[in-house]
Amino acid sequence: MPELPEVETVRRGLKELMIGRTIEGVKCIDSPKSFPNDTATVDAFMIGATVSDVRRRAKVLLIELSTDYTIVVHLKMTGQLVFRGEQAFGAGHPNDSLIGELPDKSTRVEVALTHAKLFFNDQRKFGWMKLYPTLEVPNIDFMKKVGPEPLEDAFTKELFIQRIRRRNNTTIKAAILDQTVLAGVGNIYADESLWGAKIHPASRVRDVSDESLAVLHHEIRYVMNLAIEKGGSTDRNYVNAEGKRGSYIDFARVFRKEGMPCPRCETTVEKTRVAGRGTHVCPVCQQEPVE
DNA sequence: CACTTGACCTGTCCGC
DNA sequence: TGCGGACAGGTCAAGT
Repeated sequence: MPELPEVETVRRGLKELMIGRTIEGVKCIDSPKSFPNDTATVDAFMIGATVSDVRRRAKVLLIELSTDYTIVVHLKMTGQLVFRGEQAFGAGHPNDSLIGELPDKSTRVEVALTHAKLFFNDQRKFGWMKLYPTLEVPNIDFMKKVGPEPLEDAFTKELFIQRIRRRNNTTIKAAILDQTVLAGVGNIYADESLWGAKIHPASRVRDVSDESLAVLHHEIRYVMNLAIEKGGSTDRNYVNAEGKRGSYIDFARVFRKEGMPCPRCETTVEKTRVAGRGTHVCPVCQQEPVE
């Protein structure tokens, strides 16, 4: 569900809403899966702590605390972090939020803050949040192996080509979904950027020229920046920190557009399956590889 | 080692 | 209306 632009949107919202607030209590409804820490650790390093920063690496959120502990959150497919407090909503009521009264049946963790609450909701329970010493965060397995941030200046097209060539034998879609090649691309932005670069998702990486990969590098950054500007994509579950929708999906060119005309050539967009994922292509703009 | 597939969960939608 | 099966935006373990 949430890819880099969605997680970044949540990060910006949470940073605005949570910084400086003190954690007063934690209620875990789905322990240990959604929040595996023991009570002693939570009591010692979370209760009474103040939120000092909210950061992001790849699709992971990092809520940094004054105790030098960090709440690490992965939303996976259906996770949501929804803030309710006097700042965002009059008297703490949901108003224009897509989410109704909280907690609800998908609520896994409830964090009480000064005059506010943060709800970790997750319908499918794939997501998790976990407390780590801040210094240990870089040593988490995922953090050690995850690839470069695509929106940073250091992510040059040369670096992208060099890293993606390590996956020369697989399909280009599987390669850009691989978080060790680059961070943050998921199913939506994979399809959108491959359409932008006119590359068929089932093409083998080895059959894609460096010139095409350079275009793809540009498209990945373009699509992700645009999606952040639009507040992410709300297709089913995703909402931002205030429980509101993102609008990138209204600007999507192929994702969830099967049966609609390709915005470039008017050919009907098709849905297939590549790398085990639902995949949207324009059969004319994106020529199917000949095997 | 590189690559693919299934598992983790719950909910929804579609066809019979 | 009920029921079974496929599918849903991510990642990891286990399989080939």
